[in-house]
Amino acid sequence: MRYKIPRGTYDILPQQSYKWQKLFADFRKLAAAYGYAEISTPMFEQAGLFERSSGESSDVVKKEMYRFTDQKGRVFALRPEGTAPVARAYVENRMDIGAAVKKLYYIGPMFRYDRPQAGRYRQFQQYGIELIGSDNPFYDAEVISILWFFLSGLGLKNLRLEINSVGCPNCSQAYDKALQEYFRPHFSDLCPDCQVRIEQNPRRLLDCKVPSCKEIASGAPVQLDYLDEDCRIQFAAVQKHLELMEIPFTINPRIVRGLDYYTHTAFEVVGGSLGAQNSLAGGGRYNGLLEQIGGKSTPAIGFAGGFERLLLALEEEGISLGDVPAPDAFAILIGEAARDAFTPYLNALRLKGIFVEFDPDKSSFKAQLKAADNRQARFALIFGEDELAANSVTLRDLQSGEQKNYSLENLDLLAEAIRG
RNA sequence: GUGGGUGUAGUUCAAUGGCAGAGCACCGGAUUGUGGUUCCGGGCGUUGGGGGUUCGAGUCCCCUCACCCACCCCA
Repeated sequence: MRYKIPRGTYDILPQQSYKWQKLFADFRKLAAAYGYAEISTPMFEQAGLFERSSGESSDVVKKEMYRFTDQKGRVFALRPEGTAPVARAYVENRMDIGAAVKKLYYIGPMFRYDRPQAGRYRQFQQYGIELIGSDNPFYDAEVISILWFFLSGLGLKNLRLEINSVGCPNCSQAYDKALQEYFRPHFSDLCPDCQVRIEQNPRRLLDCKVPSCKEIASGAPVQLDYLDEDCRIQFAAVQKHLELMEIPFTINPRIVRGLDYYTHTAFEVVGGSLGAQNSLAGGGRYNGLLEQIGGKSTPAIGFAGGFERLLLALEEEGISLGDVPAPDAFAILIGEAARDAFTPYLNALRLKGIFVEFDPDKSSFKAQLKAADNRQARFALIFGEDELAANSVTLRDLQSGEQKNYSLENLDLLAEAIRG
C-alpha cells in the first residue's frame, strides 16, 4: 500500500521552499513597518465560531468546512478563514484593554473542502491583516495600502484594486429592498438559484454568471446610491486617503464579499491572467463581527490573501524570487587521513556562517570536483596529502580557476577570502 | 456538488491491439590530485490503481484515484 497525499494538498519541496520563505519574510517585514504584530491562532476552532461569523447560508459553512468530532463529542472545524479566529482571540484575551487599536497580522494554513483547481486548494496558505478597534477611514486606507504595497513591491504589474462600500445594516436593508423591487418583475426570467436569492440574499443576484441574469442585473440599482449620509462620508474618506497614497483603484459596485460579516468598505485585488481563480486577496470592514461572537461592539477591518495564487501570478509575470542558495565552498577531501584531519576545520568554517558542502559518498578527486561544480559552489576547498603535510588548504575559484594556499593556523584569512 | 480534458522513466514526450523507447537530467568511467565541453557505459518503469474483452492491452470497455479547464464559490 502506497500512501498518497490528500486531494487538494501539496508538498513544498526544497526547490520551492525558499520562495515561500522569501514571501513570508517580505510580508512580515512590511507589516512590522506599519506597526502590526503577528498573531497565531489554532488551526481548528469550535465549529460554531465559523457558523455564526461567516453566516449559516454562506458556502464556506454550507459545504466547505472540514468538521470533526473529538473523543468527547465536541464539534470542531479546521479553520476555513482567519478573521473569525483572530476576533475570537481578541475577545477572549481581552485585547480591548490598553491600546485602543490592535494591529495584527497572521500567516498560516486555511482549510476548505472544495473542488481543487488551479489556484484553489483544500489546504492553502493565507496572509492577512486585522486592525481592531477603530472605524477611522484612515485605517481602511492603511490596511488596503499594506496589501497593495506588498503585492506591487514584489514587482507585480498586472494588479487591479477594486473597492466598494456595502454600507451599514441600515442602508443595506434599504438596498436589499430596492433590489427586490427591481428584480421581482423579472422573476420568471431568472435562473433557479437567483429565484431563491431574491428573497434570501438579493445582493448575490448581482454576482450571478448566467447570461440572462447578468443582463437583468446590469440595470439593477447600485448600492452606492443607497448609502446613508455617514456611510457616504466614510467611503469618500477612504478614497481620499487612497488617492493621497497614490494607490490606483476602481470602484466596483459589484463586489459582494462572500461572508456575512462585512460592512462598509469591501475590496479585492485581482491579478491579470490567472484564469478563473484570479482573486489574489480580498477584505473589508467588519464592524459587526466582534459583537456577533460575544464581544463588545468593536469596529475592525482586515484582508486575507492567498500565497498559492500569488506564486502563480509571479510566475505568470516572469518574476523571480531568487535561486536556491548555492554553497560558498565545496570541500574536496582526498584520502581518509585528510578527511579526518579536515573535519574540525569544516565545522569551524560552518560555525563562522560559511556555507560549506562536502560529499562523503564521493571519494575520487574528479567526482568531488564535479559535485562542487554541479552544486555551483563558488570555491573548492582542496585538502589532500600535500596540504595535510603543509597544514594548509588550497582555495580554488571555480569560475576563474585561480588557486591559492591558505594556512590552517589562521582560519579568518580563509573565511575572509571565501566571503569575498 | 455539475460538465469536459489528461494520466507512460526524475522530467519533456514517443510507441497502426503484437518485444515499452528517445531527448534532457542523474550516476560511473576515459591510467588513480583539477570540474564545466566531448566520448563511452548505466533504465525490468507496479504505462496512476482495480477489474473486463482478447491468443495478446500503454492502446478497447467499465470502475476508481489524481491533476488540469469551466461552472459554483472564493484565497
